[in-house]
Amino acid sequence: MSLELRKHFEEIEALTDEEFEFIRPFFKLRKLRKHQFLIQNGSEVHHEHFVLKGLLRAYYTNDQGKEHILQFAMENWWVSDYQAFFKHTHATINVDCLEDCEVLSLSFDDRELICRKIPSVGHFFRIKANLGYVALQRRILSLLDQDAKGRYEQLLELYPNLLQRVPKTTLAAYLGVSRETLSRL
Amino acid sequence: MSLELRKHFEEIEALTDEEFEFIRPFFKLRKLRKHQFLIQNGSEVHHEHFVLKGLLRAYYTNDQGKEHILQFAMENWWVSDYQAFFKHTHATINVDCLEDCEVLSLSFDDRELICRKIPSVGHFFRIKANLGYVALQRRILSLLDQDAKGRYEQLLELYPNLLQRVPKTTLAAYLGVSRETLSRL
DNA sequence: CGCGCGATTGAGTAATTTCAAATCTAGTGG
DNA sequence: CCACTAGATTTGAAATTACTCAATCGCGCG
Repeated sequence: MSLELRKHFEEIEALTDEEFEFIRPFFKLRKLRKHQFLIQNGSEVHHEHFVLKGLLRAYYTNDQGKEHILQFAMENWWVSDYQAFFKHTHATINVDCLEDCEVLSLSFDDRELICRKIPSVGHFFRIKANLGYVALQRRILSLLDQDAKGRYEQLLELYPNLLQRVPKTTLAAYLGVSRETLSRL
Repeated sequence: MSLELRKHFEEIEALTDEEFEFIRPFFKLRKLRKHQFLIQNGSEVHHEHFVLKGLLRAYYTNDQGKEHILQFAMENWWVSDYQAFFKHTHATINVDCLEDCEVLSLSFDDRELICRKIPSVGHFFRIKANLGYVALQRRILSLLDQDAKGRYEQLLELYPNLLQRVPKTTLAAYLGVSRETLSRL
């Protein structure tokens, strides 16, 4: 069960057995059922979560009740309300399960602890954040440069399996188009 | 001249004099004139740049010649083609000066070196990347949730001084609206 | 004065949204 | 096996938003 986590870390930076044994206990397994909330708007956010199994969405709901998906999170992805997590504020988004899920939850304090204690882990999270940053830049460019069709095609190219796992309505909420427009391709 | 840099680091994490003296020489001062390129599409990107003075833009130009601004960079901001910088690929965007500029340039290898050598610096860049990530998430939400007017107002609220420093045409290229639409407020 | 750049304005067009209705599909219980 | 239902998808038509193209205006500066 920890194998996936270790493999994930070591895609960036190798860890010794001792290092991994040290950090492993800070991750707490949580199992959630489809439709269950991992983070709810207004709550305090002390954890981020590594997805072992399943699929989640992090989404913002505006005044008119319209939902915008900030990110999906499938196996080997991380998810949280990162604004609230890093800035110690209350959640402004929801995170819930689109499928039954298993996640490994890591608290902010434990994260800082292991980053400072084990340089390789600090390195991992630094690189990970850098890669996340460029991924978001790509999405911004997609939103600025592409129309609905272009964005849809880019999404399918990037995550072909998403289409099999979520209804198109949900993809529309990620792309920033109405479900009707998406339906007309 | 290095005072700004040190102050910038220490907004996140304190450094000893020895630590700062160690990292300082890795930053090379570069002065650029308005309209000059810091990074050009197609080139290799070995550096990121800390802005001491001036204002730059990082922008993508699509097939039809339309420009989309990925980020502005004013005093105390960092700028590069981060996709190319982190992934060691060729630049896909341009970075040029909207005003005469002074930047401190740091190479990727030196960055990694000082991050590994001085944990506080690694910590700084990790936190910085995290904050950058949530800033981009906010921009994505803005693009998904707000119309042209809403995005313009949010931008003015966030960076009131930008309006004094760049023509509205340039703001339009950041917001993803035509200059005519922006002109109609 | 006249040039050049940026801002504005108008009119027509294209893309997308909204609202509404119809259709399809998978899962459930009889 | 079939009927029923909830969710998802599609389709239509009108309304809205923003874009494009074009012309005009305003201002600072050589």
